[in-house]
Amino acid sequence: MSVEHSAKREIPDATVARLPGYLRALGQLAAVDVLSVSSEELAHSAGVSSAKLRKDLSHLGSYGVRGVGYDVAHLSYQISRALGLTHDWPVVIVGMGNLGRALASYRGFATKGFQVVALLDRDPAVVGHMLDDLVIQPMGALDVLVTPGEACIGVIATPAESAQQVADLLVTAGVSSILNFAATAIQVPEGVHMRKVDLSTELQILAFHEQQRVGIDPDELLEGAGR
Amino acid sequence: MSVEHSAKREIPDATVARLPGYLRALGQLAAVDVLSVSSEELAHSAGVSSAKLRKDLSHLGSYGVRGVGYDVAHLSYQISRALGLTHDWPVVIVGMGNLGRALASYRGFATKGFQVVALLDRDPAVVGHMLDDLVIQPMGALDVLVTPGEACIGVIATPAESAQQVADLLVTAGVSSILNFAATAIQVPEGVHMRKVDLSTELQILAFHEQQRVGIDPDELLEGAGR
DNA sequence: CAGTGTGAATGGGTTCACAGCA
DNA sequence: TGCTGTGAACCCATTCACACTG
Repeated sequence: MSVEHSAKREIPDATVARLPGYLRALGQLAAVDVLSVSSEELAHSAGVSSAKLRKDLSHLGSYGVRGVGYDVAHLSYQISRALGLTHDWPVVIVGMGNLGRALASYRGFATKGFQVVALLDRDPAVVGHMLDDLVIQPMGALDVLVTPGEACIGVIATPAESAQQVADLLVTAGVSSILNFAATAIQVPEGVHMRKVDLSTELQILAFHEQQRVGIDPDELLEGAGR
Repeated sequence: MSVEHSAKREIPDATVARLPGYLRALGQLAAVDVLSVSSEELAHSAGVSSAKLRKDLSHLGSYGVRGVGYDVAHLSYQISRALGLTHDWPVVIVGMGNLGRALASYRGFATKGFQVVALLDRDPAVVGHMLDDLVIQPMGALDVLVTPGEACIGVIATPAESAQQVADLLVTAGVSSILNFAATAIQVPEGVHMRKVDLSTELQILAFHEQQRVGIDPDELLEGAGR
């Protein structure tokens, strides 16, 4: 078998995290009928340096042409394949509050390799309602929806208080990848992959840099003296 | 002035990105009346290793007590101060689609050092409507809302197509920190701080790891042979 | 003596600069 | 000639292990 010589294994995490950005930039180029692109141009569209882009792509294989650049369609395909987007992934969203409903109606799931297969909520008052041609189901439906062997991505969009409990339910049902939008850290067992997206965290990081910008702000001097 | 001996300057980016998580964990401890906490316990709550936590905190100063741990209230305050959360930051949200409305109604802004001061949309059909006791304003209102000297955080929740244009308007008005929820990379001038949050990207990263888990999936063998 | 704070060691990621190829 | 692919150098972050201290 000649599979092992492929550069497919061992793609660094930092590279994986940037591949979606490259894929999107390529899609935008394809939409305006660009057929070929240089590392310089693509890097600019994706907001990274060209050296970084080339190093990243080198982890997937040699898909460029020296002196020319990359074929947009071919590179798109290779990145999709590396990310595992050649087939769709089922997604279940838990928590039908403001955020959960916004995520459920989000266009761009289907186009990008994901399909929302179920919406769940523990509140009996919203269970049974329709949202974008899906019926909101009770938490108990999880065991029917998820088959332990098959891959499935769970999205947590509940308040912080119930996030851990929901995560436990997802894991028990057999979900092995979780995207957590709740404003709290959750613990998952070894082997379950978890990522976190949080508005407050992002704002706080921006606040830090904004504060650095101003140099020393007024109320800091008081504290400095008190120490 | 005795300010310069403080370890306040030069906090590594990776540390800054974790401070909000520590702050939140401390808040949860305080809520159940815990007064003191060890690095081991706090690290567990925040989902990191204790060595990492201690190293991170050491960049802020020496706020622990050897043989005991950290005072929950005091450490919370010190982290808040390091992040610049001792006063509120104004936030303007642009784009009142599903996501924009969800963000606007998000509880937890005020509690965390941020206050939504304006909601904007370019669609005349929604301008003038109320959302959570704020009137949706047209894009032109930006210049009145933002004062170039004063710090302000802009949140972009528009479709990808208008994201760059909105970013340009924000920058022109004087916003120097931007949080981009739109599904595209945007270019901002040197000196403007930009962060990006994207659902598709996160799902694609999860898909990659999910795919790795399965070992070799069926349709990959076809490609492997063709190469 | 329990648990913090930190030098030292290790590992990953980024940048540089250029060899190699269409 | 122009641009990719990549070794080498550099830089930042994490981990380790223990000196230090309340």
